[in-house]
Amino acid sequence: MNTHEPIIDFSKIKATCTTCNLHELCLPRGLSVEDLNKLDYVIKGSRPIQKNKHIFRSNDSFHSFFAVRSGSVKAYTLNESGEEQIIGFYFPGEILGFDAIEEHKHTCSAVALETTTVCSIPYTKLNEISAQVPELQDQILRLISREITKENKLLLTINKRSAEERIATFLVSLSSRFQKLGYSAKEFNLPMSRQDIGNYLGLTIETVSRLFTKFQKNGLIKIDKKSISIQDLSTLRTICEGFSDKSNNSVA
Amino acid sequence: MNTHEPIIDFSKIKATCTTCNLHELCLPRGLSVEDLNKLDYVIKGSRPIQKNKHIFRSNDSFHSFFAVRSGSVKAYTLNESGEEQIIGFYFPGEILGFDAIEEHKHTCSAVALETTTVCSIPYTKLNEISAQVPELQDQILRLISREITKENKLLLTINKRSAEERIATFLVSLSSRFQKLGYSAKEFNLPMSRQDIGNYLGLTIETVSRLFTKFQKNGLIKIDKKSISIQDLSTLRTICEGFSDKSNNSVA
DNA sequence: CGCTTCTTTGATTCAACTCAATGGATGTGG
DNA sequence: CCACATCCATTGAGTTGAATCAAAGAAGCG
Repeated sequence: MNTHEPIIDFSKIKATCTTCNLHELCLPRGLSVEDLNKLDYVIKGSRPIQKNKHIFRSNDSFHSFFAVRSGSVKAYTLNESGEEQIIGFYFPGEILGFDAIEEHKHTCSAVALETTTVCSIPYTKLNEISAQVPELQDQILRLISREITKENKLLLTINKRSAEERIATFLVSLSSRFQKLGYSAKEFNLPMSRQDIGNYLGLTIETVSRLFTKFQKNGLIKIDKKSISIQDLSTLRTICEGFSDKSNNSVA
Repeated sequence: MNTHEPIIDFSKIKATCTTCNLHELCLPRGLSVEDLNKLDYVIKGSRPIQKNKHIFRSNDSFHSFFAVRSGSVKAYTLNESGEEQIIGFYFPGEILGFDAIEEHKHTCSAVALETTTVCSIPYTKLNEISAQVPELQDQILRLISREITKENKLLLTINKRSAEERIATFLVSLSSRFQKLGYSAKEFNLPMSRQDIGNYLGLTIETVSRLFTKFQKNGLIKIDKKSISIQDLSTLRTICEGFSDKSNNSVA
C-alpha cells in the first residue's frame, strides 16, 4: 500500500465507521485536524475474506486489531483434546484481537462465517499515535477495557443460567447488536450453525434445536433455517432475567 | 535525595512486590533511575480493611486500581433481582478495578473476606507517568489486558464443565495462585464460604459440599472447615481437563 | 448459653444430556 | 439432471447429574 496516501476517506465510509466500536478513535471528537490526519494513516481496509477462511490463527504473531466491516466472524480456541471452544461471534463494528495484547501473539483463531471484510488497525501505529496524541491514550485504554469486559459479562452470567435463559440471552444480544448496527432488531440471519451456538453457550445441538422449536411454538420467534424473526422481544428479555429462580444467592 | 518522601521503600517491600501482578510497573527492568523515581510516587499503601468491609462499591467513582497486599477480597455485582453474582476472588499480588476503566466508575463491589491490606495505584497518575515514560505504555496495556483476559479464561471454560470439573478447576487455580505467591501449593485456606464458592462456580452449596466430601473420600484432598490440603494435585488436574475418571466412584 | 448462620447428608425431582433415527439441504460426479 | 454422499437440523426415548426439598449437626456470636 502507499503509506502517504490516506487509505480511508471518512466522508465515504462514515456510515460504516460511526457504528464501529472504535469510532471514537477513527472519528474522534475534540481532536485537532492535525491529530486526525495522524490517525488517518493508522487504519487500513482489506480485501474480502471468503467463508471458512481464517483472519488469524492461534499463535500467529500479533500486528493489528481487526474491525469487522461486513459479514461475521467466529473466534475459537482448541482445548487439550483438540475440541473447538467458541469464545465469541463478531459482527460489523466489533473488534477482534484483544486477546493478543499481552503476549503480542494471538491466543485464539478467527474464521469468517460468511464472506467478510475487515479493517486492520496496526497495534504499533496505535501506540505511536497515542504517544503523539495524549488525549487518545485514555480513550484507547477505555475502549480496550470495554471490549474485553463486555465479553466477560455475557460469559459470567451465562454460566449460571438454564438452557432457555442462555438461548434467550443469545438472541437478545444479537438483536441489540444488529439494532446498534442500524439493521433490524427483529429480523436477522444466524450466520453460525446450531452446533456453533451450542458450543458457544455450553449446550448440545439438540437442546438448541429444541428450544428454537419451543420458542417458535410459544410465539416468541419465527425461525426458518438460518433466518430468524423475533416476535416477542419483551418476553424474551423476561426469560433472560431468569423468571425461574433457582439461585443459590442470599447475601444482599 | 528527594524533598518529598517516597511512599514506598522498595528495599522493604520487595518480597511483597515481586509477587505482585503489577511488579513489572513497580519494579520495572530497563528503566532509568529517573523514571523509577517518577513511578515511586504513584503507588500508595493503605490501612487494613476489616472483614466484610468494602474497598469500593458499584457506582463509586474510579480513582485507583487496588493491589491486594495481604488478605483476600471478593468482587460481586447485584443482578436485576438483587442477588449477588460473585465475579472473582483476589489474593495478594492481584489487582482490582479494571472493570472501572471504561466508565471511570466501578461496576462491581469489592469486599474483604478477612482483614486485608491493599495498595492503591491512582489511575490518573499512571496515565501521567506513562505519558512521561513511553516504555510503560505498552507494558500497562499488556498488564491490563492480561488481568482482564485471565478472568475470562476461567469463566469461559467453566461454563461447559461438570460440577466436578468446576470444583477441581477452582482448587487447582487457587493452588497455583498461592504457589506463585510463594505460599504452599498444597495447604491453604479457603477464605470464602461454600455459598460463595457455589455462587462463583454456578453450583449450589450442597453440590459444593458433596464434591468436597467426595474428593476427600477419593484421597484427592483433605478438607476441614476452611483449611484444605491438596493430596493428589495431578489427579485434580486430570479432572480439570475433562478426562474425568469414572472409576473413582468405587474408591472407599 | 441460646440464637443464628453455615455446612453436611439424604431423598426426590427435573432439566439437559446421550443415543438413535429421520428428514432436508448442499454438493459432486456421472 | 439425477443419483448418491455428506452434512446439518429436527424429533423422540431413555438416562443421569445437579437442583430442590428437608433435616440435622457444627460453628460463630452476642
